[in-house]
Amino acid sequence: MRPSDLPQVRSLELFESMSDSNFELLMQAAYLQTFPAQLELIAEGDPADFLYIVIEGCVELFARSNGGETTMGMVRPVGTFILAAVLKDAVYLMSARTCKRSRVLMVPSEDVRQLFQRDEAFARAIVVELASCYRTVVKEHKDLKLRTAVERLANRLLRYNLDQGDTGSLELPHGKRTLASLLGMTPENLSRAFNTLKPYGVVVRGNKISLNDLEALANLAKPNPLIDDRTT
Amino acid sequence: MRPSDLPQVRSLELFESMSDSNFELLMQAAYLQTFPAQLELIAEGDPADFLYIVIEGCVELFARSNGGETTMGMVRPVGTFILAAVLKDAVYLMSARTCKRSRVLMVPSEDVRQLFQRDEAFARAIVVELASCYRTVVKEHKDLKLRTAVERLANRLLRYNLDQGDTGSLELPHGKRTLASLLGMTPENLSRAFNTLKPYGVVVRGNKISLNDLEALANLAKPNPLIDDRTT
DNA sequence: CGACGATTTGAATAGGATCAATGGGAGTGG
DNA sequence: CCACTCCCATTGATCCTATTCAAATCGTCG
Repeated sequence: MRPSDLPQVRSLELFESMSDSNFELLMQAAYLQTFPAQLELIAEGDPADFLYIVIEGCVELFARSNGGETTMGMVRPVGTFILAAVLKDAVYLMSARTCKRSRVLMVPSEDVRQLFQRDEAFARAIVVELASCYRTVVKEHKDLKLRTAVERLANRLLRYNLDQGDTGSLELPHGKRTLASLLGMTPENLSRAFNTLKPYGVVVRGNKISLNDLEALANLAKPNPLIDDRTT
Repeated sequence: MRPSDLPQVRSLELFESMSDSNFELLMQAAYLQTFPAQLELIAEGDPADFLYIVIEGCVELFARSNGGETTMGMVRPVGTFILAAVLKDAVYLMSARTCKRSRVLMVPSEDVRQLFQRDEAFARAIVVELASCYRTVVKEHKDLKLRTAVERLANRLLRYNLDQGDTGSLELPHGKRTLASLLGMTPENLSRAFNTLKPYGVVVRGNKISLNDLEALANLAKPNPLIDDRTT
């Protein structure tokens, strides 16, 4: 465990209010590992042995059923995943793989649960974190059920644009293949959706996107804070 | 607040481990009301003023965007809804309406949050409840992204069958209109999906369904515990 | 330069949605 | 008790969206 990573982890809302001694206890039990790209860290159905924290790189959460596979979310530094499974001492509902070479902190779930029992502040922080996770999935579910593929893409572009400083030009944070799966469509359909958005000022060059008519795009997308806001 | 309802509420996992005095405090601040059918209790976007607990009847959670509307879930006695919004002191992400005449307990969210700060056992119970809610939505999201409409219906029927004693005959717990919306399809499409399932032994008479070839149906549905199980 | 993977494009198909019309109870009022 | 009405569900026809399969193109990396 490299000491220089601790402040980052410590500053996570999840660990912020925890006592120093308890935090150190947790970190001493944890493993920091570096994984190559495209390595499957966990598979859905496995018992939740660890809580994962992405320190560096990027991790894709995905799910399989029958032949299919779909991306459920992306975790970037510094973020945790599969907290709920750890707390319930249940099996993972999602699989996870690295998108690129990544450093990941693995905290044995037994330790997380013990500390959850002993550290009141930690328990409360977990509530806040879980509530946020829950609301995020609800928003994604609404997005999928209430919008067409083109609308989902348009809103996603608007969101990336805001995340990246509202300059009207943005960079896709993941490959188009992944983006398509995240938005619940095929890569071919994503490509066509981009074409559909061309009249609305959306220009694509690789993973760089220019939004040249934000008004028109927003008019089509009809962004809804109760779906698109990641803050509330 | 009718005293005869208290044991039910008390026995909710959420309140079970709470001290008697704190539970009474919470209940004294609460309102028990009876609402007629089809009454909108809350609208998404409203500040979360109350935590709701369904004592009797049935409540539909739904969401709107643009012209559309979709059912997000059904809450039956005794169950709570919109806990996450209350804890985060945020706006509701979902609207709620009664399906039929219902008795609903409304706990001021300020009281819930205060008790959450003061009562450690309550805070822990909330974690478990939230983790369950989270996993439920994740499963629904997987269901929607990884399965066709017919598969979703088939699996839903198998689930209802198990819920109702695995007798091979079941009753739809909600109207077909609602079921369709819950499954993410139109009523017309649901009707056609039932027809598609006829060769698999699915016989529909009103809201009574017979599953006469469970093996064939399961073979088509390919149920997956990581999607369909409500217990884990 | 060549090879590979990712993206795009095209054509055909399938899955769902929409619109319109019909059928079928449940409840109401005569 | 029956006729009427209304709402829900079903059916049919059509349209639109999205998937699939196939092929071409682009870009990157060795």
